[in-house]
Amino acid sequence: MADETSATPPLILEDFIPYRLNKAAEAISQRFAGLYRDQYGLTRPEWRTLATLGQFGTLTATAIGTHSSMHKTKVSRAVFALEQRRWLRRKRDDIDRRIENLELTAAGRKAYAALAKVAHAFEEELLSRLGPCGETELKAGLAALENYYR
Amino acid sequence: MADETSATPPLILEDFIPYRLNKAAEAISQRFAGLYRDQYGLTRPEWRTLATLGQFGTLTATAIGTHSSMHKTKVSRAVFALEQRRWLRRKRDDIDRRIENLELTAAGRKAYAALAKVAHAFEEELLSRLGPCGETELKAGLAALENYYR
DNA sequence: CGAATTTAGTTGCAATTGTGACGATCTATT
DNA sequence: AATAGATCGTCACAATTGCAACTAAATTCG
Repeated sequence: MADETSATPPLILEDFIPYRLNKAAEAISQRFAGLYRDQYGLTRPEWRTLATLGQFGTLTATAIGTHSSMHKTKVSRAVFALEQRRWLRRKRDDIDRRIENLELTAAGRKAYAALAKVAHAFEEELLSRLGPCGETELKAGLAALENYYR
Repeated sequence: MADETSATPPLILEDFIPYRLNKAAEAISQRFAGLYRDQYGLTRPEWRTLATLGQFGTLTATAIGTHSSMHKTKVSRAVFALEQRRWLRRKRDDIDRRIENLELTAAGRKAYAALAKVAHAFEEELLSRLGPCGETELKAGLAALENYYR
């Protein structure tokens, strides 16, 4: 072997799975974020908090963080912002008074319903563009990944 | 219809493609980032810059940003950091003197080679855990996505 | 040519995010 | 019951990021 350095396998970023995954996720997220940002002025942590609460009804801040993998200060700030909008209410737990039980107000539920619709439409559009085959593959691939890192 | 609000389809985050994609990408990225962070103290923008330069040889800062979708200030700072380490050199272009041609030093190429090896190993491990079927599905799914947003 | 526009890269500043410490409360152990 | 340790949420502060203005240089066009 004449030249050692040229023998090292180069890394082709376009083929590297973590890179591709990141870029795809980022691209899709940006598009979707545009919708809730433009229509409702929501940040990403706020949207996630809203969506998590909308799905589960009543949760603590910690539970929201655990479920949506957000740092607790992020959740704390998102909760504050949503509270300012009167989209959620806090209620101190009577039994464990460290805990706040968070739930959406009527206005919050209304916004959530509208955004859930937007989200579903977005996903449907995405999947339809992938075609039935792409959809199956993507879902299977994601499932395989989830199985890996969980 | 008795109750209008309950008729809105709830959004199940665990099934929502953008959410799943994001979580998967984040999880994989974190793992991989641990490797170059712990072993080399590299940040993510630094790693991306190193990898892009390692792959393409000589590039301008703008080209790195375009290729790796990083904001130009991010690239600027990453280039500065890598320069401090003596992992890359700048050369003013003789024809267009606004431009800096960036290239890795010997030390930079050495680090790149080592990290490329780590990256390949990481990817191989990941794919082997997915199994041949998961690998095919994931790659097909990613390809479908890339085809969508490009 | 020479003024206006565009491009490359940096820097200051503002917004966002993460870290660590904190007060309050609960639980476990003795 | 009392002390020690864990947990919940917040806040001050530090690091990271993004935006906008800037310098320097090239290009366009009258």
